[in-house]
Amino acid sequence: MNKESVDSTEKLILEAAKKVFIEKGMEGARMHEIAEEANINKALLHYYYRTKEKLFFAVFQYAFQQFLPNVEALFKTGMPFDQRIELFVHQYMKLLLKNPFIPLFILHEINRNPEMIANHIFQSGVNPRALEQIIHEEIEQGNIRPIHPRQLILNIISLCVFPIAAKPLVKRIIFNNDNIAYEKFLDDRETEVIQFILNAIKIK
Amino acid sequence: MNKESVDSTEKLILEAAKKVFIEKGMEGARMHEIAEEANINKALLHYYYRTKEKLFFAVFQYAFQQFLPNVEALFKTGMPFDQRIELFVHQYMKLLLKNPFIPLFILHEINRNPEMIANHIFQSGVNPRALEQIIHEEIEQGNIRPIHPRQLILNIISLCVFPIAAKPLVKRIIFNNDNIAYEKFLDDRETEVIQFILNAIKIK
DNA sequence: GTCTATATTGTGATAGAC
DNA sequence: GTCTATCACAATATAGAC
Repeated sequence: MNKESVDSTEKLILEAAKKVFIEKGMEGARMHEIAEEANINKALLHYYYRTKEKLFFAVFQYAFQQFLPNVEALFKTGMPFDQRIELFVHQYMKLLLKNPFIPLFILHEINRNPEMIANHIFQSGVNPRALEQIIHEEIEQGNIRPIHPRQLILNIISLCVFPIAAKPLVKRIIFNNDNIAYEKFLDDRETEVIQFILNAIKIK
Repeated sequence: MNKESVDSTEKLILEAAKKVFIEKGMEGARMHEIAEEANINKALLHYYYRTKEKLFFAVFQYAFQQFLPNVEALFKTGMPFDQRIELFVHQYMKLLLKNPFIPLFILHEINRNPEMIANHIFQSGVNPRALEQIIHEEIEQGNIRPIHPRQLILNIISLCVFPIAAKPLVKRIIFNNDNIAYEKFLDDRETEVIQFILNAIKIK
């Protein structure tokens, strides 16, 4: 009863398209490369998806969901704020590390085609307003230092996303392409980021 | 004696190429668009730069210098560590705000062509090792909390660069495309980022 | 140095046999 | 549904007149 009709040609194409588009972007990707990746004929791409644009859109839809943080952790009531932050950073960094090309892909395409965002945001379930409210309340109750909620949200996202998006640059400049040191760095980073954020907002 | 031969065709082409390449990337840019932007003929692009690749490389060289933070301020001795951080964030965010497309441009191209980095790093004057040493000493002297220097460096860069790179996304998701609120946010951000970092590393 | 015209190649897309 | 062959056009690049 596995719902994912694993070997269907359509699925095969989508998987190949994900790989190529996410790595090279809309303009950088070639239809023939996607066909090769899927081990099928070029014409089949058009049979199933008609145009490059439509195939790209299917990939974008998938990638965007992967990129948007799952904020569920932040709404778990009965949990201290510290732990909610911790859980969020943990979950989001795990997700990003599994899909390291996605952040850059999303940022690049959104820059190219800003209208594409709006269509996706609304169904995404992300609700910045509710998040801001939670942070606002924590400040009111004197649990954390005063900070503009939007700034805090963006700080957290920045600390999680940027190092992944800039991976090759960071690896080269800071680690001189030393893979072992770099992997160790990423392993440590989750804990370090959590500590950094908590230190920044904690009273006392 | 203005050294920049302001109206020379070569310079004109380079300026137009900067604008188009930095906004659209190597694959997204079109030679005819650059020619149009410079108000000259397409053939002239090749006369001066032979290939698209070579013209692109000239632009990349320029952009990379803009993207690399000027760390000079951090080495100004006799200044407390706090103020050095403050000065750096101030200078870097001002630079980024003046060139908002550059971060994404660099990240995208580096991902596409990692070898390009090495050629530029060495002449860039950036010296992560020296930076790490400074941070290490501050920790030794008990001036700031213990943190791995590389993590701190990347945290600072992340907080400065990511919001610029993700501008359209941030503006849409967090600010619902409210331009006034977004501009206000960016104005405030420099101070907020400095406070956030200092709170995170300060003892007590 | 600058232009027009053209060559050349790459790429998305379609026609039509099986 | 899948393939081969081919079209149509866009984009880089060059030739050659002025």
